[in-house]
Amino acid sequence: MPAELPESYYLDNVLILFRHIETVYGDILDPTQSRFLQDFAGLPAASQRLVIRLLNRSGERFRCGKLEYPEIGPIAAALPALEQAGFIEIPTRPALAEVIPLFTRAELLKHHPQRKKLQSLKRPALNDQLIHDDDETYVRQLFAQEQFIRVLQQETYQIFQMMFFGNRNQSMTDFVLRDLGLQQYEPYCIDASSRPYTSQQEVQQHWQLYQIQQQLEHTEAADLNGWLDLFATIPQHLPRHSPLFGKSERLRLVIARQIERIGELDLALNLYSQCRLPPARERKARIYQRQRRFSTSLSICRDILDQPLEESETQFAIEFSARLARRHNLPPFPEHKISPTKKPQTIELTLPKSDQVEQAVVEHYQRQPGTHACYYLENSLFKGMLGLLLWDVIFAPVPGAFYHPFQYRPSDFYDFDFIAKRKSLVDQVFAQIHDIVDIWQIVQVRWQQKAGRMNPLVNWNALTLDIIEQALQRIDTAHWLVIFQRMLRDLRNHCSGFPDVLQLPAAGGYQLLEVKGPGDRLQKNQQRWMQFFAAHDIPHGVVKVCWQAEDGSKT
DNA sequence: ACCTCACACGCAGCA
DNA sequence: GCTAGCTGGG
DNA sequence: TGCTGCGTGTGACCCAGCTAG
Ligand SMILES: [Mn+2]
Ligand SMILES: [Mn+2]
Repeated sequence: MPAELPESYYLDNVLILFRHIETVYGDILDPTQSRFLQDFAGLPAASQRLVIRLLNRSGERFRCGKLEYPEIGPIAAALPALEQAGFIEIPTRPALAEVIPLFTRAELLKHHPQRKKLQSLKRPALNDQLIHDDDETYVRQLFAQEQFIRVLQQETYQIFQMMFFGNRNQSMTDFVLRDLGLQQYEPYCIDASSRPYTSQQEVQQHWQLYQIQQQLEHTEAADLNGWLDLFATIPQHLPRHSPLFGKSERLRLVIARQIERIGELDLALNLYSQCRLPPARERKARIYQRQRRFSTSLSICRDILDQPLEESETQFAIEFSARLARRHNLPPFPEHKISPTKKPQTIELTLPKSDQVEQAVVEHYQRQPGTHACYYLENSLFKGMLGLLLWDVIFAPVPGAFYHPFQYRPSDFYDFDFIAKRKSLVDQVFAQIHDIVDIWQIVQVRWQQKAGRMNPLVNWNALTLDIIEQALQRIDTAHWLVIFQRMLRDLRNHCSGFPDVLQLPAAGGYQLLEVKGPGDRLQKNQQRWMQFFAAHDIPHGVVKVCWQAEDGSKT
């Protein structure tokens, strides 16, 4: 039941955002930014509204006659102040290429002398043709009665939003979604002094990283120099644990990977050496193998095993080095002579074809008299339970964690030291938990208090209190706790890969089952959970599904 | 939804 | 006329 | 042949209206 918004909603929101920028960033605004805010404040209301309407849209050029906003009234009256203050430009004769796309096909063809001939062209070709022709009398006729405007300051407006949100993925829409009640945020405390950027340089660097990210998408796969040029523009020497560093590393890895695909292996090795984060070392080991430099490849694996950054790195180094040694008759690492990967127990089911293989398996078990209940939960169960238990830890007012009201998680949630920073709070929660009833007490209350509010671990649509209650009745306290501990060791990498299905046999107990359709296999993170379950006597297995042959036809 | 990210699927390359 | 895809809007 | 890696597709608020084809 969405709430109604006041007519002035978009201006209200922008004023909140601008005010926030002024208070939080007063010391680091550049002249363009300061002037924007100052000039905007001096505009009449209708002009403020219009320019925000325009800035919130995607293009920069508009036909005035096509603009209609009842809350603004006559557009023409709002324009002079905007032109005066440098928020719009009113070109006397706009470039054809810029404005032809603003017309519909019908409008373009209506008065064209050769409309019959142009009729067959597709829209992009029609644009090109008309721009190329640049027919004086046609254009004059087309532009008669038309006034064009170009909105300026788009970039500054976008930068303000980035400065407010700390990213470019959120926007003014987030205000609306919240106010409509479509998104509920936890009302955490925002430390008045905390902000995502501490200098104009950081702002510019983050902006630049987004620009590079965009350019990556427009770079031809085989354009070696294009990729290398972009790599060279990525800011270096960013602080090791800043968000900007992470983004810069990801861009470097993407480019290095592309160079690898192109086949410039030595170049790729060089680029990977400039990356600190996984999977840089894994990629290097693979490249050395391709180059048949087996001992170098093995020594990279050695490095990884000595100082792994993630469990996935360790898993890679163990399996890859063992394979390499076996295939090429080299001495394996002594500590990994015996392959530690035990395969989980697998059962096969032949089921009638359905859309979703997981759903088919759930329905199969639900039909079995030996099954009490069966749910397709994947990551939602354990993530959700942990998120509910640690609610107050996640939203604790740690300095710098929250800087605007639209965060569904603290800014440092995936940092390696997230838990360490909140250790005493985490310990307090787990100190209260001795058995299932303790978990139920906390979770059940939390569910009532917080239902629907966003939390990085809780997917409200996938769970019900009833499912949670049943899961708690079946899964041992020790199992819950040991799974939570593993998740907390690495929130980024250990909160996925859970088995698809929770099956509750009528006889008691439970099973975590990963469903595999034909041609699907356990992923790496799923394997790691299975190994972990085996080590901790947590009942688990794989269900391999074959589709039943359809009656009559089909293979 | 912040640093998109889960997951399944299907093809190709390799001992 | 119909519809898929996009944009704008709350 | 079986194993493995790699690349890709598909979700992500929801609706109305316009446009191209
Ligand atoms: Mn799954
Ligand atoms: Mn599965």
